[in-house]
Amino acid sequence: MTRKKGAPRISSRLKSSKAEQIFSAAEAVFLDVGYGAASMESVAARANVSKSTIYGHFENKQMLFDAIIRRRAEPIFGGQDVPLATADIRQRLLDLATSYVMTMLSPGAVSMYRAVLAEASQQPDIGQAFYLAGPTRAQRQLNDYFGALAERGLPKLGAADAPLVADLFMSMLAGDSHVRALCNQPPDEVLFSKICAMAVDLVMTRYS
Amino acid sequence: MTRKKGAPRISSRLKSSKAEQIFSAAEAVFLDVGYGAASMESVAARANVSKSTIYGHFENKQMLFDAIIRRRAEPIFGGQDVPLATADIRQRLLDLATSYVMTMLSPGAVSMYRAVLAEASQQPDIGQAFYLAGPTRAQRQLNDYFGALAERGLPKLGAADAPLVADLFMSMLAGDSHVRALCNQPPDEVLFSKICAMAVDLVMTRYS
DNA sequence: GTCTATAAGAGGATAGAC
DNA sequence: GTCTATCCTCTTATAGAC
Repeated sequence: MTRKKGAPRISSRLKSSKAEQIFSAAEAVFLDVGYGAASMESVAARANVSKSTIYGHFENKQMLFDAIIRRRAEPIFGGQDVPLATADIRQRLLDLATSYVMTMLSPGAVSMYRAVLAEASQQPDIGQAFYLAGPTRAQRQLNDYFGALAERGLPKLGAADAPLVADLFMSMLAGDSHVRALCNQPPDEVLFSKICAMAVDLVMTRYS
Repeated sequence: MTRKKGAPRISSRLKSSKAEQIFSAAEAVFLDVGYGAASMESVAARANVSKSTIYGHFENKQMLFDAIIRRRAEPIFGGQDVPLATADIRQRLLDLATSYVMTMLSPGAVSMYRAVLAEASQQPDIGQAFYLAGPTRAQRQLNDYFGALAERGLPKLGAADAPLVADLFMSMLAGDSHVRALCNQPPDEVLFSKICAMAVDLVMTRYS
């Protein structure tokens, strides 16, 4: 990918310190108050930098937001380090489920959802970039696993149905809890484990 | 509830025509571009009214947004007129599922989700008001039905589990399709019916 | 109640010195 | 590359006439 005019000008040897300051400051501000309410002034203040320094690194406000989303979506949604040790399908699914729920309800993920969805109708690209870098990342992981289970592990699960089952499984986990979090409603920690257990139970009962 | 200063001054006999114009204009603007990008100027222009007229009816921009969300959430999410004729549980669940999916993915619902979630961290009240008037409305309906099924219809479904199953059932239906819609990704109409069918199948297999 | 006109200020973006 | 100072537009909100 060639470097476009206005893209971050980062030294090839070491990321500029200022650029790093701007990145993390903008990240905090945008994810905290959202794109609209965030001002370049407040980003500059938080980064201990002048506004024109920001414009030296990023073409404009939209490009800055875009860069932040693309940079942060992957680490937030890709950090699913689930122990693969166990061969017990039920336990494995439960581990995956718990990890996924924790990821989706983490403050960082919730803030990013809010910020991106708000801008999705104005900047169509940002919606797609986020969806591909974020939610689909976890989906692919689970798709692969259910695909494997279709061949060996869950006898009643046809290979053709595997992706759909993976989709429904994940949807059960986030679902209402996710909407509640996005709406700023208090979480119900006890409920999470019940949901995970029941989602696993539904799938296991149907396909094993 | 007593009328607070700045609240809409609506004649007790008939809603003022101007107030109605402002309401529907603001609704269109806010849901189209979101709270931040919407200006009182554009609302006034769309309503064929001056800005000061708006401020005569609503205290400020936030209160106007608040009034619109509360007024619109109910009709958008409460319009679940599902035919109750059939006694066939499977068919009944499929009808409920289809109706729910169509509601959640309708342009009005998607726009409202976007607008509200964007403001949820700034105006905590709006998140709660929306959640109670919108999503929970459909939930209660389904909760009641699953409660009834627990007593008669689905022998393996305990009354204590009914609300949780209702929750998971709905989560499966909206789930990823909803997130995709919010991210402005194109919908997959064929997928919807598959999802509904499989969600019903999962529940029926486990509890009947 | 409604309008025109305007105050008051914030925000994005840039010019020019260093 | 970075800063200070500034431009200009847009926005919320109000004052005062009718």
